[in-house]
Amino acid sequence: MILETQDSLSQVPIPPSFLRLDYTLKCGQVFRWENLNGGYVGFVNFSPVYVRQEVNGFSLLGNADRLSKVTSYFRLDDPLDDITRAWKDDRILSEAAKTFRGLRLIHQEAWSCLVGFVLSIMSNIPKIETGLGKLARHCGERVRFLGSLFYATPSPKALSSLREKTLRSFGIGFRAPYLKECAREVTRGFSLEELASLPYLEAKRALMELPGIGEKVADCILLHGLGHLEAFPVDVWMKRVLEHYYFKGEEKTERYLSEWGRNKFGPWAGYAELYLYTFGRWKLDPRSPFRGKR
DNA sequence: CTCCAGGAACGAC
DNA sequence: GTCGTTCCTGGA
Repeated sequence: MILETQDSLSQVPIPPSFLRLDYTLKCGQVFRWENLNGGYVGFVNFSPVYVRQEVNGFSLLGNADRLSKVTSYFRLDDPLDDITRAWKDDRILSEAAKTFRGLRLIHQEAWSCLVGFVLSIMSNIPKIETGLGKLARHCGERVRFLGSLFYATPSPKALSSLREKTLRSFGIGFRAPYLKECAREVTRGFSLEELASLPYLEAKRALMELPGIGEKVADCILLHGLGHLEAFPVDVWMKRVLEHYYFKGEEKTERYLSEWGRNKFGPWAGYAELYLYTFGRWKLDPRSPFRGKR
């Protein structure tokens, strides 16, 4: 295995609790990292990268300029300690921060993020991963890395030129026309990247013009793909978690809870959402990705 | 076999 | 604005 030739395997010395790859890559914010040789292979800004947790940090293998891009991808410059320390008076968030120490928000590239979350509509992580994998193998850019072939997320142009019938053959069902139309809009000049510099609400309104993108999916793209860290996505599980821990089981609408989260947790609300979602599901949902793994 | 999931769109009120 | 329905598919 190429990994045994350690010559290009960078060691990134960071505190053990600074970044936990398993929590970060498997909690449902990204869907395309594959397990390999004790680590994970995925794409960071269109380049294949291998990362592996080590006792003191993580090791890294990939193209030139990889460290700065990986640092940005895992948001290692965000003051996670300060962010979690601000939750000290919140019993639930304090426990969440302690339980999942090292969990971080990821800053994906916007288009891949959109594709993933459009496919997430009324779906689940394994199914999203399967659909994305089939899609990528069919029309994503093929890259040889570590002696194997890997496929990037298909470009907007590649997706927009597929027939709906072909798209549906990847098992994505009613999401196929959504994806195709989003791809077409982007190839026609709809700029996702420009939304990063707009105010949160304006960027959200613009995203929701696209077919298949409602409030929840928009918030996910804003948070995970466009750097709007005040976004507070509320899906069915987040709704259950918040109602259970903060509202004595009383029913609230998704819109109410999303705004409640933004107001309560401020500019870093997205981190609060990430921790509450991951921790709350681990507590309440038998199908949490981390059931039995802690 | 039946049932239901990590939503959005659309029409009816 | 809010409610009820429908939408593919895979796994329980």
